[in-house]
Amino acid sequence: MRIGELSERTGTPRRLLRYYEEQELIVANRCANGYRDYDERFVDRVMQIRGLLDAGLPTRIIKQILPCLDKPRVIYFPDATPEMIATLEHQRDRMTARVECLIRNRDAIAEYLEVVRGTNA
DNA sequence: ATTCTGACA
DNA sequence: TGTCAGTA
Repeated sequence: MRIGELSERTGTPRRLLRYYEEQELIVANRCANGYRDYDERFVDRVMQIRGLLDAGLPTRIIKQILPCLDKPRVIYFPDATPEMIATLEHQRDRMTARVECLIRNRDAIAEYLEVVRGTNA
């Protein structure tokens, strides 16, 4: 499929799909006319990337850990270098902090909603 | 019609 | 990330 279809199926702007490729998060094949050609596997691939990006991970980190998160992940882990372990631990902690921040804000909003409801209803 | 690369009031 | 340009 070409970039337009992948864009629709992943809800990702064409501009970003090209950007991800520029950051080496994905590598597309090229047709004779120069158009990018993606196979079915890229749909999940892009969703995976978006999820990580949404979790707050920078593209350069995703580039490193994406291969670790592939299918037969738990079985082989050849690139489990100490540096990789360290970055993963760092990212895990950042995510934890982010989750806590989200929880605090969610609760703050929920509380506000309680008050508003009580004021009107 | 669709995609490509490069660039930025 | 959006968007405009000039192509193929």
